[in-house]
Amino acid sequence: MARVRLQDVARHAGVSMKTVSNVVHDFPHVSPRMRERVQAAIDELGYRPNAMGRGLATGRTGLLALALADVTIPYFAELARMVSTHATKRGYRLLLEQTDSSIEEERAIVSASEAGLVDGVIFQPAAMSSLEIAKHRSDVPIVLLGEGPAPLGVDHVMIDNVEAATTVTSHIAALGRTRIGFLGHEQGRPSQTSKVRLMGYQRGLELADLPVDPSLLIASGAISAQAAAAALGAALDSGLRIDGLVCRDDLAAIGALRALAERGIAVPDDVAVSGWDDIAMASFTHPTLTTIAADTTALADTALDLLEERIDGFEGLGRHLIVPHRLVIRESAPSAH
Amino acid sequence: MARVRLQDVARHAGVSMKTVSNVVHDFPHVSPRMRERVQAAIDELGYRPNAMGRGLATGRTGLLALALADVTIPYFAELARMVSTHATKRGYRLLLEQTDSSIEEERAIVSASEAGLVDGVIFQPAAMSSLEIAKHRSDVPIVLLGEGPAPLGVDHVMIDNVEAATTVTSHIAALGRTRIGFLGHEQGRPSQTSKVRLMGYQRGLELADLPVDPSLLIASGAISAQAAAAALGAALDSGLRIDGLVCRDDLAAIGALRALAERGIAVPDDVAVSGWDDIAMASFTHPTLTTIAADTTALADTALDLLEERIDGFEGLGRHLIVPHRLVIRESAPSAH
DNA sequence: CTCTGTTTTACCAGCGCTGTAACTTCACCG
DNA sequence: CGGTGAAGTTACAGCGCTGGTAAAACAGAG
Repeated sequence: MARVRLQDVARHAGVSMKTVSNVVHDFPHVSPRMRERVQAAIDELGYRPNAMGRGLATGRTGLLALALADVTIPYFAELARMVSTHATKRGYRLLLEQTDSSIEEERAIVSASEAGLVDGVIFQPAAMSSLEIAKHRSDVPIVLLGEGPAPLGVDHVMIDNVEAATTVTSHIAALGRTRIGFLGHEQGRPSQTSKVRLMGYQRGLELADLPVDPSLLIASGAISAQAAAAALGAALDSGLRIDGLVCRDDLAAIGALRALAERGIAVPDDVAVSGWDDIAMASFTHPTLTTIAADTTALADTALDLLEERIDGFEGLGRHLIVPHRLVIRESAPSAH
Repeated sequence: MARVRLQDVARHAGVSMKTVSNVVHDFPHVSPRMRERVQAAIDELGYRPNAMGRGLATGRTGLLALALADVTIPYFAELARMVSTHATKRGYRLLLEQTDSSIEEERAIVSASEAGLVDGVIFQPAAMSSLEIAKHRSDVPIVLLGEGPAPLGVDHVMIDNVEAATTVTSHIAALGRTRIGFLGHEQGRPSQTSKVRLMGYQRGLELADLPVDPSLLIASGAISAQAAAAALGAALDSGLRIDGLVCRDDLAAIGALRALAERGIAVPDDVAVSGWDDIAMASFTHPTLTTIAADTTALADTALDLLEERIDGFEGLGRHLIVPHRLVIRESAPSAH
């Protein structure tokens, strides 16, 4: 089955290439009769426009890259789904790039070694500082997702992490808990995400007149239930006493539930636990998870809005947008009364 | 920052475009002095090769499409991660296409309306019959994943689902369970995946001299823990009695654990439960899940092997390959003695 | 039946890159 | 010291498509 070119269709229909192109793109000023004739030729020959050719000619590919750490992290999977769905709706297709939070991979994303492949990039950085992002960035339109303070020149969409963390910490404090831990930030240099959530946690404690005790901060080796369970387990076994626990994310919370259950500690009676992200599984843990839910639909949609404007030539300063979030109250940290 | 073209670099270095191209691609027969001079020009101008131009000229894009139902289904996320990682290792980048198991979307995948964008497609069909796939297929190299009998002309990689289902069913039967249910196949027309797993389930029952009782088959409205929990819950509430449960996938199993726990039914003492896929969460349910683990590394790698051969021009009949799987025994259905 | 104004179609020049083939240069050998 | 082949470099013709613009066709008015 030989490749059919626009040329072939044009010859077969006895018209010019441009006319065929016009028919393919539903351009105006094509008489119905002509359209019909050309369409017949297209169908007969099984013509499929070649994306590369079009891409070269128009300077656009209809491709967007989504760069994130790891799709198997449920929140990122849900984000990918959202972005993919919305991108498709807007006529774009999605290239998936996983960085594994490695700084080299992230640099590669930002300073795209190949031009012209994607029209734009949506990037959730984990390792790179905003300063470095600003420095390395190429001329491909880019929108940043996540919690870090984005560089001034770059668009950025996020939820208000500090406020959300404050809310959830206050919620647990309202249950009368006084020794509220934080679980799941990275060992060593915490990511920006962890930092802002820790800030909100601290603020929540202060609002409740609770002391901020560094010994209640439990770092985790990785973003996984396993690592979080191990970290919390070790802390508990070496004497940590808590009655509330704010987790960096739902995976950490799930790990926490496991570690607590294994030690016969009741949730929420002995320890109230909260997660973050409201992944699908959060409704199916035992007990179910109280968590922060970002409006990922708004997140994806907003990011695409900004990106499309950039693609369409907008050159202004970076826009920094906040999308809504809400506290989802479930069994692991129920309402106060 | 104006776009820098190969032409510009060539002029700047005082050489021909082709020489620059040779340097960019590390072609032999370029003198070190020349290489150095050209490289200097490249760095100085900040040249980035244009993927579209190259694509048009070579007929390749270095892009692969991965088409699956939904990345938020953990197994698919893990598959996507594997395929992405291995594809990257081979110099390809991955386009993510979600079909939501819709037959229209799947048709669109198979009969690619645009040519030249991707060099090949890895496709896990959920709705299309193999016959239809064979009929619709375009001339883009394609490799099928999953359980259905693939069309003869198309490459296909899978695990032996029937055997795996037999194994897990036998495992539960070996615990002395006699009323072993199956949970999680689609209502109405079951997918090919469900069909083959049901076949193995049935065969496992027969091997254990257990009757095959259609009332033990519990269909689910969707592939989610939620739907599975609802389905099993309803069945239990209307009198279903089981002491073993083979689930179509880990999500269904997780839903089952929830439904059983809510009714005070102990796992594995009252009901032994098995999942399928060994998603990360399977180690963190309560109790942890006995499950079937496909060798996804082998799956991804094999699929890419086949696809690359097709891309490189292989035209033979479809190869149908089996990759290993194993039974992972955890708390929800422990070993027999 | 001619002229003007509008709709419809055709032509041309690239978009940025690479493959082929031809050309130049150079080292080496008889 | 010319001849020979290998190494290094260049010129050129597209890959398939679209945008701008020129040309043709057509309709309506005089």
